This record gives sequence, C-alpha cells and structure tokens, in this order.
Amino acid sequence: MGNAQVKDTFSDTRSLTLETALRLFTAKGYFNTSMQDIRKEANVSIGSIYHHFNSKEELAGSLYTDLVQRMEALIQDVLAEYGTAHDRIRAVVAALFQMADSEPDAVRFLLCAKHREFLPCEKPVCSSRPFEMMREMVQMGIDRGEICDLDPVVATTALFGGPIRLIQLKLDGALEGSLWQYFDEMWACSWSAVT
Amino acid sequence: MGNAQVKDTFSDTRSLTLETALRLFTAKGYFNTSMQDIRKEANVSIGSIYHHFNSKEELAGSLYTDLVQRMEALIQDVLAEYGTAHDRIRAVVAALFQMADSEPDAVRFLLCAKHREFLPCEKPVCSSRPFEMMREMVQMGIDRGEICDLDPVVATTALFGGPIRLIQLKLDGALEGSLWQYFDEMWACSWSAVT
DNA sequence: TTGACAAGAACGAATGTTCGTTCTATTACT
DNA sequence: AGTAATAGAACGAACATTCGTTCTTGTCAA
Repeated sequence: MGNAQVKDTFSDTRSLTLETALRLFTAKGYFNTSMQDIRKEANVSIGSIYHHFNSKEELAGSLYTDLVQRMEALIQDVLAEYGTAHDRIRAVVAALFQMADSEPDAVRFLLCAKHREFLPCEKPVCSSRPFEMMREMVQMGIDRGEICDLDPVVATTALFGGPIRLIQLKLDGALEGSLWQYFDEMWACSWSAVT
Repeated sequence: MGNAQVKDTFSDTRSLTLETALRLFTAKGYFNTSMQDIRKEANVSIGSIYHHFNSKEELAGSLYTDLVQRMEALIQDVLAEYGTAHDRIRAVVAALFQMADSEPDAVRFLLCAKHREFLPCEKPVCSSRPFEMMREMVQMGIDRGEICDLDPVVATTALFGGPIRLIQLKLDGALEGSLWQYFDEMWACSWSAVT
C-alpha cells in the first residue's frame, strides 16, 4: 500500500525527459534542440515523450512554470525566516548564488533564457511573481527607512542588478571558481548603493 | 570627387535588409524569423538577400559585428574626452541609456540576444572588446584610488550591473517613459556602491 | 495457479510542412 | 559586351507531430 512518492525517482520517464530537456535547452538553446536530440540523450522513445507532453512547447512550459514556482517558494521561505528588508534581500541574493552554483542549468533557464521566443503566452520573467516579490521587499525597506528614499525601480535594480549580472557572467563561463567567493563583497556593494 | 558615403542610404538593398532583419530578429527572435519574413517586410527578393549575404547566419553576424564595433568606437570617444574613471564610466552608462532610448533594437540585439545560439563561432558578448574596455576603466579607477579596493570583477559588476539591468527592464517593456528619468539616481547608486 | 482481459505506457516508422539555400532567368548599369 | 543586382520558382534536409502497434502491469474469474 501507500508509498505514493516515487515521482522524482529519475527512472520515471517524465522526470528523465524534463531533466534532459533542461540540460539540452540550456546548453544548445531551445531551437537548436530537436525532439530527437532529447529522445537520444534520455534514451526514451518519441512516443513516450508525446505521451507525457502534448508538444515541445508544453515540455518547455512545464520546465518554466516548475522553476518559477520553486523560486517563489524559496522567497516565501525567506519571508518567513527574516523580518527586515536588509536580511530578506540579502537572503534572496544568497539563495540565488547558491542555486546558481548547485543547479546552473535551472538558473540559466530561469534568468538567461528568452522565454518569450518559445513560450509566446508567458509574461516576461521580470513580471513573474518572484520578481514582483523582490520589488515588494525593496518597497518595504523604503517605507521602513532601511533603504533611502529612491525610486523603487532604481532601488530594486541597484540591489539586484549587480548580483544578477554576476550570476549571468558566471553562467556564461566568464568567471572562475565558485560564485560564493564573491558574495560578501558583492552584497556589501549592493547594500551600500541604496543606503 | 567620389562621394563614397552612400552606404547608409536606406534605399540600398543591403542596408534595408540589415535594418529589417534587426527589427524582426529583436521583435520575434532569430529562429522565429524566416528569410521569407525578411524578404516580405523589406520588399526585396530572396535572390537579392543571398546576393549580399551568403547565409542567414552571416546576415546576423554582420549585424552583430557592426554593433560591437559601433559600441567600441563609442567607448573610444569617451576615453578621448574624459580623464577620470568616474567621468569615463559615467559617460559610458549615459551613452548606453541614450542609445537604448534612441535605438532600442540595436541595444536589444547587443545586450539581450543570445548570440551563441545562432552565431556558434562568436565569443560571448561579455568577452567582447567593449566589455573588456569597461573592465579596464574600472581597473584604472581602482589603481588610482577613485574606486575602493574591491575585486575588479565585483567592482565592474556593481557599477554596470544596475544600469544594464535597468536597460533590460526598459527593453522588456517593464518600464514606463524614457530611461533618462532614472539616469541621475541610478548613477548615484552605482557610484556609491564602489566608493 | 492460471488464463483472459483491460489500460496505461512505450515504441518508432511515416507524414506533411517549414525553411534555408540554390538555380536559372531577367534587368540595370557602365 | 559584360558584370553586378534582382527576381522568384524549385529543391532537399530537418523538424514536430501522428498513429497503429507492442510491451508491461494489474485485476478478476475459473
């Protein structure tokens, strides 16, 4: 009986397909990855893939919404754990750095891919819920006087722009070593930009 | 006599093709733009396009290298006009903002497109000469004591990361009005991040 | 225990279309 | 006359997707 949680098992065709697609999409790009490429790399049949996903686009859409949801959950956790804008924003940046190190493909797909090109129905990433929540954190910081009285857009950009760009550099292979070695210095810069 | 400078004349098929391709590539993406789309939009024939460019990839490559060169020239001008790291970097950011307002497609293609996906032989943008020059400016600022003693990568990212992200937001349609309205505040944030 | 049956999952050859490119013909210029 | 430019029909490879089939697993009657 029971034991219903076998769904992330990897031997599951659906998960295997998702994992493989994510890897190929980020490595070669959505349009340079054919369904046959995914089939070969994942060692599953075309039929199987189409049994689990209605189309290539839906496959990419699944990846995208999963990732957005994970990121939203991650931010919720931060909100629950920390109370000040400073601590919250710092924790979000830290989480992004950590994720970029441990799951580069996931972060690359979320931050660097141009989803609008292959998911015409999705909003741009920067309008997605997680990014809205980041802006709300900054707004709270301004209201409480933690962050000086700037245009919220500018403050948000000043805080997250540097770290996000650093992540992009890392994911583009322009940076040696782990991202972590830059975290403290980077955060100090970002915070002092808005205080 | 001679009058050799007719090359940006617009009635010239080659330029017209380039202009149109840039517009379509940035609007719909390289892979969602067919040669027939360009042909229709520019009112030229397939034969003409292939007379001027050997392939779709070479067409995109022309756009890219032209743009990189323009940006390099722009930075050279800044280097000639200003002497301090502060003034130079500020001028580069100002030029980027200005260009993003007046030629959004050009900046979108340069900063936001994922060239590696359709120009497999090009280096990543962030390794191109203009971006190298930006890093050199920052290094000079550190050496001269204008910028405090940070890891050069972090300092560069702290300075340019915010502004570049702001430009990306604007080009993604997430920002109202002109970029200029944010320039002073944004620059103040960036500079105070590294001093 | 066995055999019949059902249903979801996996399979992969075949299909129809799209797209970049080539080819041949025609026109403009010098 | 000869070269550069334009034209658009035709080509062939690559692609996403379909569909009829096979495999696997579980259920239930005898």
